[in-house]
Amino acid sequence: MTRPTMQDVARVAGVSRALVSLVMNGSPKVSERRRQAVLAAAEKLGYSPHAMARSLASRTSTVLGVMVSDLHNAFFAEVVDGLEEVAAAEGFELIINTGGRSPSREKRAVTSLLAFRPAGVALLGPVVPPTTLAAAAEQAPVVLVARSSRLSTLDTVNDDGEAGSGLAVDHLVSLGHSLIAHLDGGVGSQAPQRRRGYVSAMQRHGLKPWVIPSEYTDIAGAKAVRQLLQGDELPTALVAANDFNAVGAISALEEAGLRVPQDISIVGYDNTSLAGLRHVSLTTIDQPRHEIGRLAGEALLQRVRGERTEPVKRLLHPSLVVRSTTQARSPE
Amino acid sequence: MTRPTMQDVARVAGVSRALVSLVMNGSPKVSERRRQAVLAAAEKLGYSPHAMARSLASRTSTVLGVMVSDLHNAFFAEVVDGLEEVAAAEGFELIINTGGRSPSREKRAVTSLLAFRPAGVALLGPVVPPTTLAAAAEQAPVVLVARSSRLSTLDTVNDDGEAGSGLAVDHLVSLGHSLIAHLDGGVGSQAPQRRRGYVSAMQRHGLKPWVIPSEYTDIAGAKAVRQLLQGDELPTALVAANDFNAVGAISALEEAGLRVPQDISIVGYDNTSLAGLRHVSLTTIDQPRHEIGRLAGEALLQRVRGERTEPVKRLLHPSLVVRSTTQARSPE
DNA sequence: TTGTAAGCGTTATCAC
DNA sequence: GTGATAACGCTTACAA
Repeated sequence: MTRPTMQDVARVAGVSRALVSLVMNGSPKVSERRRQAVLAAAEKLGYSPHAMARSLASRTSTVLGVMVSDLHNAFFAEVVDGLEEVAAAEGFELIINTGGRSPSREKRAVTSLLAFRPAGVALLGPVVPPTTLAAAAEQAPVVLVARSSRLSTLDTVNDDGEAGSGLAVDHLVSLGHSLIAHLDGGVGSQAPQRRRGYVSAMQRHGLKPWVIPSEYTDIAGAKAVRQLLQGDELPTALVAANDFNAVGAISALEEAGLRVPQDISIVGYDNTSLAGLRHVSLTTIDQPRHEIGRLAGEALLQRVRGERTEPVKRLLHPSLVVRSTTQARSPE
Repeated sequence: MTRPTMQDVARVAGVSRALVSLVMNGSPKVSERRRQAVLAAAEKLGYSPHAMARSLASRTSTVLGVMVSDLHNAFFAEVVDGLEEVAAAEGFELIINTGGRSPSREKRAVTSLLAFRPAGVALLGPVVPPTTLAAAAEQAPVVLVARSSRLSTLDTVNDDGEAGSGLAVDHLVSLGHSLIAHLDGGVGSQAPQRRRGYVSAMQRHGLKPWVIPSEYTDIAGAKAVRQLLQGDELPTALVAANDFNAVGAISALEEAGLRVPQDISIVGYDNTSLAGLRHVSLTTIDQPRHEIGRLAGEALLQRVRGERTEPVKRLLHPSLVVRSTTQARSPE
């Protein structure tokens, strides 16, 4: 399965290799006759340019490497959409790699991405240590998504998790709630920001924070609620760690005979496709995923083109999506 | 940002380029002293081999290209897991590309994957026309997942959608149902197979098929059910097009005051993470996604290594996952 | 407008 | 063991 090369095309078209190269790159200074001959020969042979040889010879790359820490997470898929949009508009293409949520595999993924000598690299939700990030940034322009870093050699684009939790609390307070608990995401990424945002919003409203340990899964959400139900007091509203956590919490509440939102209101986080299902219809916090991808792509390309060396740290504003799991606190 | 080359490493280590190459490839015939010197120099310079130059010079590739038609679909993420598993075990690495569910973008994605001259290519859920598939198969070994083709130049690995729907029908029949309708997936991939499987299973049981047009979304599922509720007669069980469709159907039923599964049983298809949520707990058909990925990887590597030229067309057996949306038909 | 020739960063084949 | 040297498929001055 040895594929035709420029040499073959040149021979068939009766021209030199260089001319074939010019045609393939759409140079204007090629006679129409030759151009047609070359194109015909290429077509006949099923020739298509060898990307690696091209980039090797030209010392440039039109490839942007993307490391996705978890392909199962639809969040990243939308970020990739945004990235791809700006990449395509600027003539770049994406190659994606995955880290499988393990630091060692992820490090390998980044190395192998770098081995292609891409013009730049976007790391989506990386879990590798800062030193690995710093090392990568020495090899190519790097932008981080869903991971913050104070390194001045790379850019970051993140959702403002503190602001997001704040929105959730504000919404619930405006509905008359004051006993508002937070299901904490534990070690999940962005969980600390979300907790901080919750705590400070509660304090801002003069309310007492109530943090319940949990995780980013529906199982954990259900478990946390069941424990909560053992206690003396029940909150009237819950700010869940994320959408999955919220859904788990809801099912545990319903099992216990409580109704959402009549007895208790719940706000999720992430606005995953799950939240939008009519069966779920979860009030939640939306991250501008597509926008995050676009901004990450733009930041990366600025560095790639050498237009900027100063780091850019973007924090995007999330927004509240009101659906059916929150309502005004019923009078006692 | 011009990165160090073998030449640089050789200079620093005080050896020739060739020796550096030997060290980088773990050749046994290098003295320990030199090896250490080279490794130290490489480390110091932050050198890492240039994948493209390497593959160009060696005329071999350790890259497997993967085109994922829809990154948002978690189904493919699990297939990729399986692929990655066998690829890693055999010393290959994956580069992923995405087609964004559009034939033209997908075709471009395949072309750009092929431009890297990968050892082989896996196309996950491609929507391009057969001629494009045939063309790709001329350029490199190709395996198709979630797409069938009779082309003898490529392998395919698919879920047996007919068998899957059959399982759903059998399950419902065993629960005493006989008025079983099918929400058809329309133009969705695999939808025809699922419909055929439903129809033939019904006939096998001596029951009358009842196909209701729908789509692979929760909105469509809800809509189909609402129309169904206008009619004179109601089925006692539903075989949905897929899980999303099933969830939409359930919410429409509940809106109408019907209970699932007391009044009507529902079986989904795909066993997405959604189905497993306790809040949903959907009885559904599971595809061996990971296994599909592994088998696709194995088939591809067999071709890559030239061990086989005969096409392999795999059809994998799905399985029934019983949860809470089906129950025995209540006596009239 | 077209051709020649010198790389690009590797690996591979030989000599030494 | 180690080091030249010729590919690999392409781009890109520079000549013609």
